[in-house]
Amino acid sequence: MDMNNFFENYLERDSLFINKSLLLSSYLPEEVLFRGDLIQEIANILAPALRVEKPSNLFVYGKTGTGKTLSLKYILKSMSEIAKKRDIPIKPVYINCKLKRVADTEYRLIAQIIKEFGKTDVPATGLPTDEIYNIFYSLVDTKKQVVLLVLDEIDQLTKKMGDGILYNLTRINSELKNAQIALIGISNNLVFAENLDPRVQSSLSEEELIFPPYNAVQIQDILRKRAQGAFRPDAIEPGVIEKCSAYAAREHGDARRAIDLLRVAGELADRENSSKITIPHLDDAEDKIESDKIVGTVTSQPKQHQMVLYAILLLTPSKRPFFTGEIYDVYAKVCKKAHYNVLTQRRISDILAEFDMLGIINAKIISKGRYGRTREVSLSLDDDMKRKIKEIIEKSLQI
DNA sequence: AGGTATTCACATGAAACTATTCTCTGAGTTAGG
DNA sequence: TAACTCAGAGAATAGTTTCATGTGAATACCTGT
Repeated sequence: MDMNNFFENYLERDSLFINKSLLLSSYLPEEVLFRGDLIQEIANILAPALRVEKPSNLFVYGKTGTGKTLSLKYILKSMSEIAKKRDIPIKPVYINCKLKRVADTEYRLIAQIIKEFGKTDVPATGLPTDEIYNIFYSLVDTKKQVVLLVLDEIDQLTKKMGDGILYNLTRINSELKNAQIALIGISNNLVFAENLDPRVQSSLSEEELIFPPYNAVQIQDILRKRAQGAFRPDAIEPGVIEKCSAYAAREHGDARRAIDLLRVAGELADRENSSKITIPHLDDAEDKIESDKIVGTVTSQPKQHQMVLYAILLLTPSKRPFFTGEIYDVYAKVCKKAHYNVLTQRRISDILAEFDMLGIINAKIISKGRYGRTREVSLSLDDDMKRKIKEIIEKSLQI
């Protein structure tokens, strides 16, 4: 009944935010701080495109949140503006290879590029792969032009399939008569190129750049600049920005995390009607981000994976670490009881490895000598979190 | 005692299988002329 | 006769199974002292 009041209040009280979009990861700033040199270098490498010559292929490394994507997008944007003004036939294409069910296979990657060229009716499946290549060729090769193909998170592409895709991509140019394609790969795995086919390696990374992490001071400046536009003046208590950037600098200078942290802290402060963002808000925000991340990954897991996790949760109060075999036994028992089909131990082994990758569990392979070799699994969550996850799984599997 | 050889309990890899989704094709069907 | 329907063939893809091979070190076994 005081719902109305609530909404009245909600509208009346002013938010700490003026423009939250500045703190979202989709935001592209006017100016990329501390990346001037690198941007200049990339610009040098890509500039020939403006004269409709094929630039060198480029490979960009750097950890998450070091501004790789941002810088590339920034450059592509200004290049396409100039190109539009002077009518230069350049086509920048940005594709994130990580996106599930969008561009994480060869077929879908090409299909996605074709979509970028404006042909939207590409079937999601059903065509042979070379057919889709043919569509692509006929679409691109209609006129003389330079395609700047940016492949973000390119390592995801090779992880699933081999490096054959990349080989095909580097080979495309020889199939084209008029158009030229420059490949720009972005990867946050610094050793990515090392286990690649040498032919691919040499042709893909004609040029290489490494994005170093930001240091704490730089992150502070970045935060301050974003915060300036995003929040009302004086919405942030002194020390908050400093602490926020210290958090991020501790984690290899991830600017994106710092910005997320600040935004969530702002949201929390807003929700409890506080007039300022304080350091406790920041701490809460860190917890919230962490817990949201875990809850998110757990809920998005397939049923069988959840079942395995459930088995681990059942085991966890008993003793410290447990082994694959024990987990499998419990898993099989629970599955049978809930009338799910029981997967092989081979599969469970892979699922456990996946969980390890996701950071949901800690697993390491140990040898118990005479008593075999196995994964030693432990769960690094506090009891609260465990309970929460257990409930989530029970609900989603209806156990 | 010191040195090998075994052995366990899985890990890891490769290939094949299953099920689902989607296109394309051509045969058969239908409705209108 | 043109338009429509529908089954079947072929692809891509995700998830899984089957089969095969690999593996680190605690034990068992041996050997010479």
